Amino acid sequence: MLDKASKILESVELKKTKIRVELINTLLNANKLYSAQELYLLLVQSDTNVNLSTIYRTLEKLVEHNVINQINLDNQKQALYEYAHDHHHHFLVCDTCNEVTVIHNCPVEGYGKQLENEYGFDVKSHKIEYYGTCSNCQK
Amino acid sequence: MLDKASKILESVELKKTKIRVELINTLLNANKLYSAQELYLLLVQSDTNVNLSTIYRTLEKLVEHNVINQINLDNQKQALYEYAHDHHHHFLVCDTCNEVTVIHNCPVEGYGKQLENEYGFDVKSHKIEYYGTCSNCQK
DNA sequence: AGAGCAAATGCGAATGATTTGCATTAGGAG
DNA sequence: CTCCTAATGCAAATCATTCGCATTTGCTCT
Repeated sequence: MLDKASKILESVELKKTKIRVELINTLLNANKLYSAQELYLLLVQSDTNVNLSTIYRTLEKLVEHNVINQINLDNQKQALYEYAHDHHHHFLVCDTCNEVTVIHNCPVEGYGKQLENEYGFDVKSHKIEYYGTCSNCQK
Repeated sequence: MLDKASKILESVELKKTKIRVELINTLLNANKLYSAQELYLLLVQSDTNVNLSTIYRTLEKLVEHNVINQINLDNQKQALYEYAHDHHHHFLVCDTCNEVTVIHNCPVEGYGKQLENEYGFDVKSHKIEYYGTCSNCQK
């Protein structure tokens, strides 16, 4: 029986390699957003020999196939990645510690339709980031 | 009597220089988001001798003092800048032509309070980006 | 199981955006 | 007008990301 990462790779017709499986598993089980660098270090530390450019190429492919999302926060210049869970969610970004928390409510359900009428803009997705101070940093 | 750019510089205690005035005026009157490169070219074309690194340094200072906002879209890697108008607004980003349209409604007024209660997160600002296809590119 | 081929990877160099160090210049307070 | 500090120019450095090319490895078809 195939594990989830293998199934995902199969479904998007990408070859199953150790690196891809590990990357997907890492993001699948993550509770935070990872940069390419961080993912690189994680794989290296778990004894998966890998090159940074391969990480980038793999992430690119996975984004292309909608397996993962790439996120650019206004805060930092490197891109962050997360598994493209099917539930909709948004982010709380702490200006102090830069930590990103994922929240699972969407306050703008249905608002896309309105934009479509008003601007003729065909909304495919949206992203909300709340900036401020997380509970830890308020102390 | 001082023009608006001069007043702004005065209020944030930055010296008034030709470059800063021009940058602020450009962003004040803009109806789009500009990258540092674009701003550089605009200034050079209007006969203001300036260096790219000065543009970056100036933008950084202005962001710091909340005169302008820096925006990173998931689409492109260079940062974009806009004047920090006091009215709240959000973006429609076209996946095809990359054009960014500013919209002036906010569908999540008051939602910050809810996040504060739920997550103890002190929301200072938020940003919404709608990604999709603009009316032009749908043709 | 083995051969063949395209896709995936490693490595190093290139690119593009942004930052920094340092010498020079120029606002603006007194 | 002088002086001091902040602002600027210039070149080099840095950081994230991409690319070219040679090598390796999945996977499909015997």
